[in-house]
Amino acid sequence: MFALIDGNNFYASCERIFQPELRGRPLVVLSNNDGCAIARSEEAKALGITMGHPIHKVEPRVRRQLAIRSANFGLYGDISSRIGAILRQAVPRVEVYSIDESFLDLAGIAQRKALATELHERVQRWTGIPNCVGIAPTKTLAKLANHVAKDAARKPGSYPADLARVCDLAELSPRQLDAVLRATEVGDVWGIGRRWAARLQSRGIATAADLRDAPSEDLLSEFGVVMARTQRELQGHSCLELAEVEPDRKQILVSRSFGEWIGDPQQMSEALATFAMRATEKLRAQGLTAGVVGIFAETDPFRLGMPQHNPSRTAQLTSATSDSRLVLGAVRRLGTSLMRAGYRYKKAGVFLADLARPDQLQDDLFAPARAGNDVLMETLDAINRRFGRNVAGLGASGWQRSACWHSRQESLSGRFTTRMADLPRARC
DNA sequence: TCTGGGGTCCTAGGACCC
DNA sequence: TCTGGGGTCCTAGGACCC
Repeated sequence: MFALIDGNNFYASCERIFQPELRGRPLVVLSNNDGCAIARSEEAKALGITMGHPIHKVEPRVRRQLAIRSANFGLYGDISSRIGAILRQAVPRVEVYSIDESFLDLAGIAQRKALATELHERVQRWTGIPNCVGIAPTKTLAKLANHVAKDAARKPGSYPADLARVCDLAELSPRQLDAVLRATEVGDVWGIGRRWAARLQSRGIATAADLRDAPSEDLLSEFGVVMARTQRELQGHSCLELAEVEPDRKQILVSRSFGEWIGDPQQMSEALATFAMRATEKLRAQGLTAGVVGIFAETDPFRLGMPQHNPSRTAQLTSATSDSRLVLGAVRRLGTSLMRAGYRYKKAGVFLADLARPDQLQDDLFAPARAGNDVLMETLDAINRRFGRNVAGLGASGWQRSACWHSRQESLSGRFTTRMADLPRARC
């Protein structure tokens, strides 16, 4: 038996913890570079702000009513880890699935609804994050149950009241479960995206119940094993296990849109160097090495009148490494002649691939399996952990705060829980 | 003026191996 | 006249997730 606990409007709710003036107001959190809405409070949803909506396309009349914040992932990540700690304290097996969702294994727990209700309240009380819990025999159904719990809480009357906030599908009679699945659009099922939803609908499969009851062989042959598995999960046969241990990353990507277009190779070089530094930091935090380094740049796809150019370069390293200096060297070599004269670029990124644990690397006849200075890198990371990110870096990277290619973040809130200077003050 | 930033898995087809 | 059967690896593209 699985439970899925999920923070409501997570980023918006995080912003409200330490900024009570945002409570009850239509609030929107923007993506990096202050581009699109990536979280909305209920009040903002009611104003018609949709997920991913470019904020500059919102009517000025509506926009004036909105409270806006730039994404503050440091804050959200910290709140998320606190919720993870609360959950792990209460149940033995937890899978942190994303920044705002965790699956719990409730197998063998007798009073599971009571436990789920207690956790629901505890997370709200201890972190300030409103949340919902869905319980069911499979992960896909637990996701669906979570959806029901949210809808039932948001629109009283749409579902029986005892499904609001904490919804246990396993408690329902077959007829009640059927009614829930018939009320769920097929596109709202976990694993069914926009494309598949359209293709399913054109075959007359419009609801979760339709998908559950569709002929399995047809689904398998027309959509493949992923769809077949989703159907099995809807039927109550668990195919997806709890993944307590996070598998190693296969790729690490650091990319950003720039606040301004960049035409100057020097600035591009600084931006790429900064992304390379961040990527190798992530690499070391995971305890991995990289065998392949890549870079890319993109012009502004929304400026159709401007000449477009989306170059990319990849290099295989002779020895795998997690040393920022070696990765940076590769990025600099790749970066020369990346840009075309006269073009202006809006976005760039660095990626690392062929990731491996150092002890899994194989020596090559002509080169050591691994290169770099671990002690130096550990020292660098330790300094930055202690004194703040980018306190120490390599001279070649443009890690100064003022660089013109930085993302726009005009409405950034404080790092209330991760930075001493930003600690909220209580007055009496 | 302004349009995010990460990831994963599956499949089909081609090249190649014995 | 006749032309196997079984694999692996890689890549590109398409789908999905938050």
